[in-house]
Amino acid sequence: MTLETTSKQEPLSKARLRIWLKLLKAANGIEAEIRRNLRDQHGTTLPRFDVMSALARFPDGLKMSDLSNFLKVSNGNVTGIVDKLTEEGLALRVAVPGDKRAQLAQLTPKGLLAFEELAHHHENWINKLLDGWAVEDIDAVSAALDVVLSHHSDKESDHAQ
Amino acid sequence: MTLETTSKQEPLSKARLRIWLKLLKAANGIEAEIRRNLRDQHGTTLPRFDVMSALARFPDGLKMSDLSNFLKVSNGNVTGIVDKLTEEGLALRVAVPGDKRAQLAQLTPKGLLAFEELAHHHENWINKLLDGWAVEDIDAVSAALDVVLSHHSDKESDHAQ
DNA sequence: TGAATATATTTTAAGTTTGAAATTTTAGGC
DNA sequence: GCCTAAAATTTCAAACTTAAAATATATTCA
Repeated sequence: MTLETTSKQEPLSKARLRIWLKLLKAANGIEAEIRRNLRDQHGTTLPRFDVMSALARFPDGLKMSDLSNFLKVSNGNVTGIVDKLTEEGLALRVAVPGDKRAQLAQLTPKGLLAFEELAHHHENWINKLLDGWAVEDIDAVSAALDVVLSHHSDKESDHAQ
Repeated sequence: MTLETTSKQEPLSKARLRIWLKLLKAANGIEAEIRRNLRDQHGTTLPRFDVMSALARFPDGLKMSDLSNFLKVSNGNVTGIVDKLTEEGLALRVAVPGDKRAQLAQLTPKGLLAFEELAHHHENWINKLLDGWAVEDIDAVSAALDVVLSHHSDKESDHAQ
């Protein structure tokens, strides 16, 4: 049997509001734990991790604008983060042959190594935080989120910078 | 039948990592839309809305520290937000009889009215964003999130300020 | 060609958020 | 009553984020 937590009298909009607040609470709680772990155990931040993660996914490098688009943050934002990663020898900027305006941001070998170490811990943190979820739970939530995400991606381009 | 999106070979930790990234993407997308709507249609911000929402839920007022605990933001943060709401006549600070250290933050009638207007729109925005979710989806996700949230609330107190 | 427009990025200014220090007040032990 | 510790809040400095302006390069097309 299915446990029905939403009253039949309640308008659907109220149920949707409540599930959104619950979803937000869960996401914020997990994110806060990740930030804490990155700071306390590795002396870094989530924005830095996100940038390194994006660069690791594209070994040939990413243009600064592609990077900010991919991460959905402002252009000026990634400039500062890549600056610092570069200072620390974790990233570098490579000129694009045909275009003097653009630069490709890349991880250095040292940066890639550092990211892989972080990513390994990150996966473990998430694995513990989602301890209670079996494959069935994951599949159910994944299918539900797909509905919301597909619905949402229509409007995506309206708000791109 | 159930559509199984996670491969049987894949370690559970990888599946959990992927569902976390998907969850985060959905939550960030929805939150971005709410921020946009609050800014463009009502000239306000999500932190302000969150503070007003918390104060509306506690008509007798909230101590500043209770407010920051409830919202899981820093102490100094709510000071600034309540300051501005107060300047605009939407909130006020009431002295606590027995304790000269503490103050209760409260919504003014004007503030409550403004919040109820915002809350009405907010519910509609969420209702549209979660358009694809029927009661069954909501119940499934709610049950899954309960597992994660209960697991998580144990550690909550460790990190309270 | 060269003028106008578009693209890629950085710089800048303003606003947020945080954690920690500082301030003020309260409570408890002796 | 006094002294120390705890509690409530604010102030402060640093980091982050954004939107917009500035800079430099590329492309279009008359």
